[in-house]
Amino acid sequence: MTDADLPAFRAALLDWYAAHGRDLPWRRTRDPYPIWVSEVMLQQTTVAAVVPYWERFLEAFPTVEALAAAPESAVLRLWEGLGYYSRARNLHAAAKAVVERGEWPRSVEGLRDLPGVGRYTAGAVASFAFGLPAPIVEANTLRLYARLLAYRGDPRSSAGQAALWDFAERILPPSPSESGESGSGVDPGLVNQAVMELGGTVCTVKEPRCGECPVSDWCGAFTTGLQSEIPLPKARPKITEVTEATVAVRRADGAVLVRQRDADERWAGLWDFPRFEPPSELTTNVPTLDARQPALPLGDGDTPLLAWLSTAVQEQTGVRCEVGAGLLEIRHGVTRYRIRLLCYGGTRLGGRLRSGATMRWIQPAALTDLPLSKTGRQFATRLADLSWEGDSP
DNA sequence: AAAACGGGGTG
DNA sequence: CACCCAGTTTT
Repeated sequence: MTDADLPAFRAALLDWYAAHGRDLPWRRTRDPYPIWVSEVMLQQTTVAAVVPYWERFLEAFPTVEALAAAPESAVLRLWEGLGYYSRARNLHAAAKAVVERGEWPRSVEGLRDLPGVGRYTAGAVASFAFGLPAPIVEANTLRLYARLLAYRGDPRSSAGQAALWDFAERILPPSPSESGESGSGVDPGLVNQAVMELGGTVCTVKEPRCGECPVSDWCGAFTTGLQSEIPLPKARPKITEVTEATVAVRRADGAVLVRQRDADERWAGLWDFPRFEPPSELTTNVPTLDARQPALPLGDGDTPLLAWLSTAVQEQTGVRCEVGAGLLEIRHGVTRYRIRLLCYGGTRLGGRLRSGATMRWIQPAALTDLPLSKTGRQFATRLADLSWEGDSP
């Protein structure tokens, strides 16, 4: 596509978008705050998954000031289930930075200085909220641009990224300041929304609907019949299998022991039951723990693991306990992991909570208010229905 | 350049 | 189950 083609290309794109663009909630505003929240939530996350989270989040934190003033734990609780939790921590930190600063950065460079805002998100907020001619490349546009350019190399490589970002910049309408005159009158944010929408709904990964594409005339892949060869697929990571064990240690009053994950751990800031990855020789012979009531009577397969867990709980928390009931087994596939999580019940024997770590005894019903991981939430939810040896009446 | 990120939707 | 998702940060 030559520069001479660009006005017609943009016109066809925008006509199509006006007729076929989805009415997504964050497209109804030019306020940087809700737009920024949506962009961070949408990082590596589908639109369908984000919509309900975005609605709840904006209701709880209607302004950047409200978000900045919130406890991190409340932010994480609203993020629970969305994954990639560093996004929530960065969002919270960035909100504080914006409030401290007194105003939003109004440039790509300024936006990129915010934690969790990279090249794409900065361009998105700059163009959608501020109407700046900032290019964007993300999953949808990577695919669209690679096909338009008939880019045969790896679009995720340095060279590929350079080519795509260059193209992303080239298709934007000239701004008034750049052209020195009145400008094109076309909103760069609208062009960016349109290319993403086209990539997301027409220029799809499998079986792109080129017959419905408003810009197929300018598409190198379509012209040469290479739609299914371009772009090259992303390398698939190898799946890692892991078996872990977690313990709900219960006190006489029914409260269970939880700890907040440290800043340098996975799930930083989230809460969790004491959780471990025991040596594999201790878990390979553990029979399946279906959720059952009463708790599974434990056999030879579990015994060495139970002793190990008892020691591990004491080392991690300071609490002495007897681990004595197989309660539940959770199988969970996430990103590149396939996890078998063995859930046990334990009874407190004595000991004090170690100082220096954030830990609490909490009634199972109150776990609703704490941010937990997916599997932590599953265990917590089932806990109300489970009872085991050592129960107080 | 590669790995981590521990979640969900879709066919 | 395989593959992908409006990426960013750390190693």
